[in-house]
Amino acid sequence: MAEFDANNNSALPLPEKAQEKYSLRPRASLKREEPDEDHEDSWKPSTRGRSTKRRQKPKPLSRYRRKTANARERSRMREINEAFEALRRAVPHLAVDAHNEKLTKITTLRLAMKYISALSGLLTAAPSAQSSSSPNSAAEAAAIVAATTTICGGGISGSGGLVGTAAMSSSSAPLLTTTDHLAALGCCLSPSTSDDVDSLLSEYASDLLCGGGGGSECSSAASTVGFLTDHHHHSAAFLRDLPGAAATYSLSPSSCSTSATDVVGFPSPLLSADFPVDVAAAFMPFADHPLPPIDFNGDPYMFEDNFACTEFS
DNA sequence: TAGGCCATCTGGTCCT
DNA sequence: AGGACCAGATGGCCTA
Repeated sequence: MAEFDANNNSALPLPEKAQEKYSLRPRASLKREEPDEDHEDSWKPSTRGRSTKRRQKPKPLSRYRRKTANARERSRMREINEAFEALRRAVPHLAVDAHNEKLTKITTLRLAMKYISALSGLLTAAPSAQSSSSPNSAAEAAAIVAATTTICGGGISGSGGLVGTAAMSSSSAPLLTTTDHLAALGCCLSPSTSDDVDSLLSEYASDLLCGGGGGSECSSAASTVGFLTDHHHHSAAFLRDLPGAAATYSLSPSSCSTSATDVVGFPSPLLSADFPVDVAAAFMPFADHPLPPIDFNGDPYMFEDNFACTEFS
């Protein structure tokens, strides 16, 4: 079994020829050199592909064709990167975290997988619950996407960021449980929670939403709570007041407006403070499962409540 | 300084 | 023949 280093390259000592071939060299020398005898000898058919029999060595590309091939490759990679950029925007996430980093490609792909998985899970779990209240799966999925997008900041750009809130405030908006909401939201978060408050909130969410059980939805909810706590101490207030209050006080869609930053506590510029969100409308679909009040025995995080919408209290 | 991430160059293979 | 796709190699940049 061959050994590989961190870059997935063979860690075994290279034969003399290979060392010559793979030795470090300045980028400038990467330009095509005239074929020589060594190159001729070292050429072997690739193991990739179907044919294993020896083929004739392909003729090296001319300088012109090499240049055009490189240009095409750059263009191809640019398209791929644009697609990644689109995917970053499509997948709800904290676009700007504490370190001002953007999602890496691999992180983007993983988040997309989680997000799709969470939404698929909701769609497969939802039919029985929604059969009486009529909304279809697509509407529900759209509402989840919209809510998550709104909350997480995806799709917000300048003046046109109110993705989905209009749909959710309509009378036909599907009802989603708080668990649904948190599960969908949690899929876009990547918590690195380790402190006591995070653990506490995660456990709380797990117990509260899932009765202490396991499951991906449960962990997503716990992740959400943990992440929110990790990044903003208003999260406890958010958890306590928003979904619960929406149910308890039967808010009308137009009863409260504030900035998303005030509500969820996500740091600017993730959600612009100038970006208006109809809070009640956004959370009306999640109002059917009220959360009980949270008691953290005086935990200071719990009561740092700058929640701006007084109609809730 | 090591390791992660990325862009770019390059050659091999497949397809039209 | 030429383009698309792919993977290996390499070096630059950045962060822990």
